[in-house]
Amino acid sequence: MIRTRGRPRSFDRDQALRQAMQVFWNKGYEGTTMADLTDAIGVKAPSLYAAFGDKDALFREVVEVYSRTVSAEPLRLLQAGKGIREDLQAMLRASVRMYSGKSELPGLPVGKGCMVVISAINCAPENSEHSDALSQRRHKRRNEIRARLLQAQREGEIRADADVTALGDFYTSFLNGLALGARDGVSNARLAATLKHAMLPLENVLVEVRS
Amino acid sequence: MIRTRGRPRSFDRDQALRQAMQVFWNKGYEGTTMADLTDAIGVKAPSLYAAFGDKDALFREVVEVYSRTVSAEPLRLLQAGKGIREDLQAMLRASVRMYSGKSELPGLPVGKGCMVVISAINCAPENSEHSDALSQRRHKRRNEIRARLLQAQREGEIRADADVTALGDFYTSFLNGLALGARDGVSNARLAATLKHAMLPLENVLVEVRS
DNA sequence: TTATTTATGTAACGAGCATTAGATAATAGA
DNA sequence: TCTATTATCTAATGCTCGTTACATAAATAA
Repeated sequence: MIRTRGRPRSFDRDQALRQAMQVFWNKGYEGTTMADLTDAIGVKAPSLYAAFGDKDALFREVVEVYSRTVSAEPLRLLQAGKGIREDLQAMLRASVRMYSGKSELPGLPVGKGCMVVISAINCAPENSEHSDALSQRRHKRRNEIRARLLQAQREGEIRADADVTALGDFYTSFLNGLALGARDGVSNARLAATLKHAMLPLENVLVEVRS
Repeated sequence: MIRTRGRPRSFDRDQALRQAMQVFWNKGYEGTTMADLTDAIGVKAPSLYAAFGDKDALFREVVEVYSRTVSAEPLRLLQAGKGIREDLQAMLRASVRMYSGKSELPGLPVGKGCMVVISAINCAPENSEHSDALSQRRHKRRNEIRARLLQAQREGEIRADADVTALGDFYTSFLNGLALGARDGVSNARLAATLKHAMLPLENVLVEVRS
């Protein structure tokens, strides 16, 4: 590490990002005040402004970290290549655990539900940048799920006549609903119990299961 | 109508409620300003305060109207008594139409998604009253779905060994996810196409379908 | 008409918010 | 030590928002 000139920063920037993630995750973008952030991080506002820009830029950076860490794990499992049934089930299980606040990645903060789903659903017009950005991330995840199902269809795991777009939309909706349920306080056990039902639509279009 | 003393109100109170519903539905509780409401309704703030109390009381009343009208229609279909398969499918179809902004009830306002799902997910602490109230309404709907499935089980439509609580949680999650998808701009057609997959978990526990 | 009552609009108030001057402190280089 | 540079804190600034005093308008009752 090459030391830079001037007074050194009194806090760890990455840790501050994680603490900010914790706050945004629980209170949402507009529900979070700069005072909440300074309290959580332990420095005064000018230090945050010097390190991150403004509240908008900090949130953008937090969402980026969230996507690369917390949210990437379920996607990784979906694309593990153990077959569509195993992969999808693993992704769903990991999502439920994550939504219920059981951290998969030590050191990262934890919240109820999915930050992309709940932290900026409807914003005032001046903050629509963030609700739009999260909506786009949800679309991205929708497409990733669809792409994985299409791959399975190409590889012959899913019947050729199956409507995989609809199947992907089905799982996307279900997942987002799980995130909201976790936020509403439905227990990990109850959410996990839904998965045995949720797997049926996939199993119904698998080639070998066709009775 | 017995005319009351004093200057008569210059606007229709019920219509103002519906216009307020439109605004809250689209912008959320915190995203809506009193200026938004006065613009939409066409009267100045003091008139709204005289008629409804404050912003909190107006929102509470709007949510009450929403529940009794817009949100009651899918529930009515679920409890129509044409058999669990027909009833559930009708409820899901009506929900998709409603979430996509196709009004079932003429004269009522329309928004994307479900107002109970999206208008107050995460609020600042001083407004947690509303996010809590909507969370409770979601729990109520969760219980209504579960109760309908339990009834079908008692009546012999659903196998006795089926986990209807998990099945109810499954449909609740799926429905809430549909509402979010509609909010994200997924088309009515795409959302409707998911229903053929979503019906499978129920069909799997119906007594006569057991292969 | 006159008095009483209720509604309305203008214009302000006060609180909370994100943001930032300006002074001070802590480091590296000379 | 002295200078340049960067970080930090205090204290303010400007803005938006929900809410309300106050004067005025429009109705009924006498």
